[in-house]
Amino acid sequence: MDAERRQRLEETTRYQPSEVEGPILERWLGGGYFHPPAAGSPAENFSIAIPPPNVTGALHMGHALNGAIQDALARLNRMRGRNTLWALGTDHAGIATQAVVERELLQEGVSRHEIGREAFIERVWGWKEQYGSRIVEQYKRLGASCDYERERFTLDPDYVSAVYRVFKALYEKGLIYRDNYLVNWDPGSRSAISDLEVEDREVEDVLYEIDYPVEGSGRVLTVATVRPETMLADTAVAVHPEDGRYRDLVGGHCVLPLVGRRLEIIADEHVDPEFGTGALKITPGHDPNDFEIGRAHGLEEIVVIGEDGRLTNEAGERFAGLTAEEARAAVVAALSDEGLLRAEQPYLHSVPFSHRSGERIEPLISLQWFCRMDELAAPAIQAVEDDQVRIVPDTYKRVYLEWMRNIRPWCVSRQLWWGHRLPVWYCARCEETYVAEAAPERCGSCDGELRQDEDVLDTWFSSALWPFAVLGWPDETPELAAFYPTDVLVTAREIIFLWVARMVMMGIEFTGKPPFRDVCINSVIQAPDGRRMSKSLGTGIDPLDEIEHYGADALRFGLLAMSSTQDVRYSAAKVQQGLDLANKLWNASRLILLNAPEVEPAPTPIEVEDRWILSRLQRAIELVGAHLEVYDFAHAALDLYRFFWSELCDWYLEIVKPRLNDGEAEVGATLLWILEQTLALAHPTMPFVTEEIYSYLSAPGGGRAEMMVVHPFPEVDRELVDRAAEQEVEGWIELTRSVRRWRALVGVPAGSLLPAQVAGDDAPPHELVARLARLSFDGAEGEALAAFGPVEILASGDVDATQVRRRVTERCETLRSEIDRAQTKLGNEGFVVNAPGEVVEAERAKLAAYEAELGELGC
RNA sequence: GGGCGGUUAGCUCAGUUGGAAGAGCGCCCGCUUUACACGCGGGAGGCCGCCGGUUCGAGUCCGGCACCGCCCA
Repeated sequence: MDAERRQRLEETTRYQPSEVEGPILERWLGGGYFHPPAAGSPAENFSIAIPPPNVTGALHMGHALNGAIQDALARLNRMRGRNTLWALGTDHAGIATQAVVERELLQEGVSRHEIGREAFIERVWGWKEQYGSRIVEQYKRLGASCDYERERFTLDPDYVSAVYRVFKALYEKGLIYRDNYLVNWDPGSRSAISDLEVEDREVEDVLYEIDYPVEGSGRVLTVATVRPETMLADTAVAVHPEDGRYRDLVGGHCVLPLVGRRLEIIADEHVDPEFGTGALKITPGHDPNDFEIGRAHGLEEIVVIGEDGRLTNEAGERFAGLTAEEARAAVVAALSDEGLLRAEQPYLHSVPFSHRSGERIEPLISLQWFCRMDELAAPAIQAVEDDQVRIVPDTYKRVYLEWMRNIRPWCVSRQLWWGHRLPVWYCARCEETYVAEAAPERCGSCDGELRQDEDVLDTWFSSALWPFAVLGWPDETPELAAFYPTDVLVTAREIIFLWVARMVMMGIEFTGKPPFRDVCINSVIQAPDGRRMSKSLGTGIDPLDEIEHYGADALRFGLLAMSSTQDVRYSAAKVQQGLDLANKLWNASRLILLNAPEVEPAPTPIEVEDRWILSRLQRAIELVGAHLEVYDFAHAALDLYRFFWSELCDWYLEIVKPRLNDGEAEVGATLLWILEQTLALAHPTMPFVTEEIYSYLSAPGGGRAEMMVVHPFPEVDRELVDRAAEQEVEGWIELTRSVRRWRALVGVPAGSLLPAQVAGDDAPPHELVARLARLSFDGAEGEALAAFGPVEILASGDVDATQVRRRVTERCETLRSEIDRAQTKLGNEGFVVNAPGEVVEAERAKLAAYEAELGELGC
């Protein structure tokens, strides 16, 4: 270490993350450590494909935890010598990105339709070039060791060809088809959306009862509905087949009020006789359940609400052009005039809303492209059932399987401009449809002009290809050969269906292999008060603010420490704990680096305390490694914290300070080695501070890793495990703590040196105990005030005899109650007979110890 | 309506196969003990949601109930 750096180390008594993190990041990036060669096999390499963040997005706490986890895994495996790729990229996020740019245009007073598709797309690309790298830069701030040189975007030309290849293949297999179908129409984004993008909300509506006159009789059928305006598209009335009230009417007809259409009265088991009047108006064109019933009975599908949310000409002159809401009022008024409105009452029910635009979904029939999923799902179900793909925690395995077994066709077309435009061309002259990876010139049948479908694919369609398309598929790239399938996918549970399931299906379909071995579902981080963290609620906490405040390591440590198999509330205290830990690492390192002689780090035990700490380190290495391997990050973080803070700092460093100050070479070598091992152990969770400290660990000999990022991760050395040393030193610690506790209880100043003696012929305690417990064995003799094993404390000016007596009395009471408890337990024949021998033995040992102590105290 | 998860110290959470209740923060007492006050030493604080069952023994297993949250329909 040169003089300048030594001085910096001496002067910096507080670790300053903000000064350290930037330069270290530069060194990592400059060294190319995150950019592995595309060599080796997937079995020996390690790879993760990042859940691609939305290109319009900004880093939020979910990303931060998700990133901290993936980075811990990537760094762990990189340090274990595996060729490691953490593949990075962003998602074009159709609706979100288009919305951002449309908002910009709106401020300029133009609409996308005014500037046209081509100009609009150009505009979005311009936006992407300018702002699209924001979130990637934010991942860097977190210390994420992604391969930034292989960054991908889901609209890169290569990626687009992968998407087209898949679309065409599925089309040719008959899995992708075009159909008129009832879809979730989102009036906000003016597009169909998939079932998964819909959320149900409770809404207070009005339930209307309407009389439908039955043809050829004086009777009426009263139906109940919350959407009277859709009656204009009714094509039947349904009752339950078992419903005695209506059995005679089934097969007959009623007359649709206001319209005059004849409606067949049908019987269907889906009708709930308990609901309303037991008669249900059937509107296949505008209700999902009615649509199903309509298809089952071959009913006509009439559409009266258009894509603009207004009533169409089909609704009749009176209503055409009205919004659905206006039409409702008009229909209700008209029915009322005709005396057909039987009743209206408030009604609370759940209604679908668009997850994207927040607007109420308008179910309507339209011509869309669909992907049939059942065939693709079968092997994906198998893969998870057989644990070829393991989902952690495994409670989500059932969730995945349940959904997959009931999978429905997926509406993949979206009425947007930004995205993968469907590789579908229609002939303007004949009926021919072409699906191709590249635009065909003219119609092959009639030589007519071709026109490409206007729609784009659901963003999740391209995301489903991510783990292999990110590596260059369908080309047989070296990356694909080296890193596919990936090892683990880390993500949030909310996209198990939207994304994970579809990746498994597509991965198996197109590469023959599931795209990852493990799926690790990470916690959802909630606001501290338990609400959802969201910008609109004002409950969001910006991870970048936290990084400014506490440092990236602290945030990472805190997030990992709070993570769990369930949702957790964000705890700034845990992040502070991370900063405290970073600072403690820094200061312990200062102690060691500034005081140890310049020696080669190596475990060089000469005293029992050396063997103790080396043994404890092995235990920590074992625990941290094992917990990381099973994705238990909270315990891995705590294992490290405990070893470093509660054992290394609290005891070992205090114990060896005199030896360190004496310049002992052996303890210096041991300390330097333990420091290096500890830094390596902490590196996957706290990369910056460990890298910074490592830069001060200058080596006289060569052969050391140039940076911590590629330092070997510690492995357990069985030779260094020493149970006997552990027991001995833990005995000292126990004794020391007893004396300290006693001092505090009887009011003896912590710093005062107390005269003590050893009882009878017992061996004196280790000299270290005297120092740690501040006892003086200088030969004085006298009456013992208290005894801890063989150590007796003598009366002195510092000790208040009354306090001691009080303390002794209290202790005796505790002991008697414990003895009582133990005796009762041992007196229970059931316990002695049934409990394992070692448990009974332990109980007897406790009893004996209590009795002995009570005897010594003599009360 | 169906399913899943939760209920443990003031707060946020751990508690492995059933064998004397844990951590961090907060709180209280005492410390400039020259690595660190982002620190050191000590301490208080828990009918482990409620009821019942199995067991020699239940925070842990089984049944029921209450409340909270999430997913699916």
